[in-house]
Amino acid sequence: MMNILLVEDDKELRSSLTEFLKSEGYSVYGANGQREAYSYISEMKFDCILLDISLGDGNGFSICAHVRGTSDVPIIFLTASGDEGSTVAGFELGADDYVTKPFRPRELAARIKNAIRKSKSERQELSFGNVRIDIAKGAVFKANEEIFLSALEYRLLLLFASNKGSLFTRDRLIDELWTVGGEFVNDNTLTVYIKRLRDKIEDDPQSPALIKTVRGLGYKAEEE
Amino acid sequence: MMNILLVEDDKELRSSLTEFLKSEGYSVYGANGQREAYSYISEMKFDCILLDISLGDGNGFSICAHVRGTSDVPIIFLTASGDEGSTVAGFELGADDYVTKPFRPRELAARIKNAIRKSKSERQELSFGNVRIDIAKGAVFKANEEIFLSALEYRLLLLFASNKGSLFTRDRLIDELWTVGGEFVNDNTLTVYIKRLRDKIEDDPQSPALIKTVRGLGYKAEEE
DNA sequence: ATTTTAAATTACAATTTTGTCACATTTATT
DNA sequence: AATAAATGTGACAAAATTGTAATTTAAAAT
Repeated sequence: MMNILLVEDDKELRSSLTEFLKSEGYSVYGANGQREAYSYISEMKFDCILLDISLGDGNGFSICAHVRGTSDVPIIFLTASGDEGSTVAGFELGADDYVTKPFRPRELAARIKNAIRKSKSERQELSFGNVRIDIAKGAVFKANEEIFLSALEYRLLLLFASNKGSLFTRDRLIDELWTVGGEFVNDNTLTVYIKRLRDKIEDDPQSPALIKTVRGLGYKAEEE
Repeated sequence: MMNILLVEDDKELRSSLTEFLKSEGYSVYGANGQREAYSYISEMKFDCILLDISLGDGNGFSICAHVRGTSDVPIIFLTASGDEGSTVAGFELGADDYVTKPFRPRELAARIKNAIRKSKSERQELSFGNVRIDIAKGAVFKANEEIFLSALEYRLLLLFASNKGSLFTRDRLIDELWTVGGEFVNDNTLTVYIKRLRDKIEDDPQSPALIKTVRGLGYKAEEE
């Protein structure tokens, strides 16, 4: 059950929106201003916050800034029609989206759904063939079995997996992985690490499908 | 210089939007339909793509799905006013945002700016005191000097740094780091790893400021 | 076909990581 | 103050990582 905080001082709008969002399956908590909003925020966690910009006490911007100090919860501004400048300002403060009054409830619902989906999906994962990298945990899985990479193998893999399709020269790779204070490693070291990584992630390390050799130039992460 | 691809079959709207976006400082490439869009997409990289949903040939959805196969470039849909259902469908396909015609150019500009900002800022970094974690590279810096953590130390650090303020029980931590197939490690192993991590990341490991002990319960990552 | 060059492979020593133990220190309780 | 419980520390062996060298294989150029 998703919790939504609706901060809106127009009582009429607040109750009609609450009704509508409840019918969409959300738990909706209505606050008529900054004071009430803060007391809700300190009490519980929300999955999305809807902020009217102009409120009786305080304003949406300061609430937004306050919330952003401690949380990444999606924030959607409800702006009055004429108020174009504030949209930019809202984004600067870390808002995720905004809708302009008067808006169609269905549109608001779509934006809420999208904002929540995005915030939840920020569970950082990269995929690379049948290899999956959970970068938020630093763990790597091949065909859903965890495989254990050394620190350098992991960094090499991240480099390829987050730049699928690009060619990396050997120099570039050595730079990224080894060059710390202008010290150099044996040129073959990279070759050996490529092999070690291939042995762990490729289905058939003899004929690599993920990390391709581009003779004379370097290596390339294959696009799926 | 940011490149924007505008896919819109209404010639009038296409050219006026192009003018406006150029005045906002973007390089704008106009495509009148799917065919032209694909030829642009195969040729160059864009920072943002604006898609009209209904086109002469093909439609915005299929372009969106096609692009999402290979890229995370922000996509904004331009939808006709009556067409509410498609907004939800668009988000499902991985769109980042949409605007409803007729829209104000300033609003579109704000949304473009926001979408690009977000996509660029997905340069994953976490900070934790004066420790900075570049999770896209798997590298850790303390006071801007790179420090080298072992695989387990890195995972332990990620766990704390991405859950600042939460308390982790010892059991929970052991679960997250060691439990693979129901095998257990010595209870003290965690304690030792906490020490090893503290030795590397804390300014004064004897009185830790980042990873606090909560006696009897576990450990807690301090909020800044 | 031969030569040259780039890359892959194997093997090895030095170093680091890893898990555990024994013991020390700190904190809470009696 | 004495005791018990929880956490911290230093040291150790086994295992893994790391960088290099020597050798083999594969691709390109002559």
